[in-house]
Amino acid sequence: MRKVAEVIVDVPTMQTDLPYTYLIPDELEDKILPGMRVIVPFGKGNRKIQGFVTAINEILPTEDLTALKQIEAPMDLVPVLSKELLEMAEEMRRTTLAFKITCFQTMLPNVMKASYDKKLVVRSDCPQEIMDTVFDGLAEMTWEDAQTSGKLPTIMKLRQENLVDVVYLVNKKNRVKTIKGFQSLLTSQELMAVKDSLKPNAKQQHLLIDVLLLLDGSMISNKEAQELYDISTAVIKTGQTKGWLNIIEQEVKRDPYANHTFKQTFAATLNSEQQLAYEAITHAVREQKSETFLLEGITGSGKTEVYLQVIADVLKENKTGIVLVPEISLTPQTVRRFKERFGSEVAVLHSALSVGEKYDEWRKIEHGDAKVVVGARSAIFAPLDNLGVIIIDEEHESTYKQEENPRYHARDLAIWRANYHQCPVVLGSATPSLETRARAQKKVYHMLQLTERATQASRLPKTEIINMTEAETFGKMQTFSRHLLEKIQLRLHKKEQVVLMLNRRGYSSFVMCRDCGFVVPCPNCDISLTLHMDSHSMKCHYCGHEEPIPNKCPDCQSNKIRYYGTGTQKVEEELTQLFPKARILRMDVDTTRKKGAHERLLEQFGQHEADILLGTQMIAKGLDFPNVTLVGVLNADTALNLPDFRASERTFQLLTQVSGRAGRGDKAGEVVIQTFNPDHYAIQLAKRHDYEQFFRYEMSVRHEANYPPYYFTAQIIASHPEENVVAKKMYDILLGLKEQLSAQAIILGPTPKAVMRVNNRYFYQIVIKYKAEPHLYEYLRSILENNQTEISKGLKLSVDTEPLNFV
DNA sequence: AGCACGCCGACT
DNA sequence: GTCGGCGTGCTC
Repeated sequence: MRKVAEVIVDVPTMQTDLPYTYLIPDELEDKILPGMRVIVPFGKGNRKIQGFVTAINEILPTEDLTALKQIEAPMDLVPVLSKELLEMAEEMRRTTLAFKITCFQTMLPNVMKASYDKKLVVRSDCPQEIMDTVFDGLAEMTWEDAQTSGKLPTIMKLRQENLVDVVYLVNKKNRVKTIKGFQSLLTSQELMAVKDSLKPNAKQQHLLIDVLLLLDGSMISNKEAQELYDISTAVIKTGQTKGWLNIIEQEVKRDPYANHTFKQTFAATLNSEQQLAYEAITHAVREQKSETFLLEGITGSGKTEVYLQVIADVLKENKTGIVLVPEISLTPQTVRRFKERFGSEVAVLHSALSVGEKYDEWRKIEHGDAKVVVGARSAIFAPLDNLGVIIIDEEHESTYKQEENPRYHARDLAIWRANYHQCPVVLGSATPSLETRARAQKKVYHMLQLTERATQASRLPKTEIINMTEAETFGKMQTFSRHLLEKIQLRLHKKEQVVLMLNRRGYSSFVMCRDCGFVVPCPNCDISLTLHMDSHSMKCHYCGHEEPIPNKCPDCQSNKIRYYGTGTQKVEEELTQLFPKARILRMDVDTTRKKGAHERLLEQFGQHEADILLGTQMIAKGLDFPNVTLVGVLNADTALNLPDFRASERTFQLLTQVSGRAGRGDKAGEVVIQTFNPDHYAIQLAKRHDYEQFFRYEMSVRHEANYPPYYFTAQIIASHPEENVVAKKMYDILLGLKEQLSAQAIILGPTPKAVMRVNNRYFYQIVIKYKAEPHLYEYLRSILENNQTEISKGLKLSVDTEPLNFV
């Protein structure tokens, strides 16, 4: 009875997206387990690649084993994927149509992804002269060196004569960080004796003995010995060979919060609504019910305190918990709230961590050293056992859906995991997504509401809408209404702070000729180039193309070429002119690109080192500054006009969120919204902070137009360098879909994407709206499978089930 | 992905 | 006549 392993190999293609069977060598028989990574030979050249073991089977002696290859070696001592995560990967593959290997890699820290190398090794029967001329007398050469030196063709010929071997290497990147240190092996008396026997000129050795005596048997790191006593590694080695000391290597875990101290906080008293929510959730924890809760609570209603107390309960039950937070609000303030309550039991998974730090946090969780995981989207894969609760804060945020393969939604996987562990999920938001809220309405989810502001600042800010079609404006592009300017002036005078938001989505500054109307286009994409003042260039936001700013119109040679539109840099300039004395902080993708820059800017603003914080959407999230008494939205409606049925929902959520930034302290807050659509319901209802009414109205709009949550959606996107090729392919796909889907399904398209040409490729899309199509996912998979030949010839085809972006 | 096999153009 | 171009097909 021999054992075989089912292995998913690291070859991300449709054709290889299936388990391959490998023989387990006798000596590894009980060492290979499901969930481990292994090195396997693959393909005709038997190149070595990484694979994941998904199952172990026994095989009858009568079965033919000759067709099977053997596992080369394990890459892990213990499985890196639990049975649960192996099953979850299958769910991900089914629902996102991604390759299984891509799902596995997404679930693990990046360092677990193998990198590959090749080298050329001289065989023993290779004549010496060849070794000398080609290999410079050495036994081997890296593939890279062979390529750069131009010797590769010669060597490949030698390979055909069987004089040289190609050896494939799989590199493990997940190295554990260690520190080297040493410890005395001798007693004090023995050390003294050694010291006496040393020659007086062996100064370093005398020093070493002195240090060993000083340490009195305890360990010191090499680094410390070097810094404190000036002891070199050379003399430590001497000490080792002479048998005085023992060199030890100790594993260290990188702790990204090592420099922070957290003082413990304790549970605050809950108000009656919070108490109700807390009891409902903890009841589900104790009863092991996999219920989904919607915790709907306005800004400042104390959702986080409910989370904290639920987690405290979960820990008391000896269970674990996951808290998902949007990447952008995973700030030190957020982390602190959890660390202060639960100390070292909290692990943080954050994209700003280095790959090594992420790996260490992962191991800490995997070893059971952390019981609570706070993190962004991918923290849903945290290797926790015995889950007691999963919390998703700001549930409506679109960052919970990954925009590349596998296009998973963390909310869906949270519900899947909760079902596996029989524990509750808590979805928290002030402005829940329509999907979630509708499910709560239908009692699929359990609704919990927090309507009171828990903190003393109880008033909602006063909100005004400025109709920009009539308002008296300032700035070249009518950026500021007189009304808003006066209010800013007042705050500056009172030494209070202002937050200004520029809604950049679907909008940016471009260069246009005043004489002929020429706009500088991207040579690769159907879009105009965006002006970047910092680099003094024009850039394409789709393909990255960059060129200098023209000083003459390239079309009519006129020098009346000016910029239009409102970028943050542009507004900043205008602000400096209007308020020369004000200190302005700009926060956008350009100023926050560097690691930690985001936090630094917020820190500065919090210390009142600036009067005005000017930024894009990113300033709307979670920042909490008591001295901010005015929030201005410069252009509320740019996202409103996008051809996306979620445009109103996003605008409402954004305005509600940014309004919540005003008046967090004891001073009253005010919000000014500038818009060209003052009567739009999303803007009017955001002004009144009326989520209820917005929900009802928007539901009727969605019902009318057959959109989610009344329908499910799927999107097929295809692209090709030649427009007629994509268009024809998409019409083929359309025909197949029509045949396959029920009469209830609605198919939109194929239509060219809003920006049809990107990077010299033409993009088309089909959107399917449906109520119940039990075989849709299988059919979509078959579309991908049946177009393999075209895909290898330059067609790109992708499917997004339940897409969030339609533009 | 990456390697081998296989069928057509410009060279010793 | 061959060397090598990269199209096509397969990988336990």
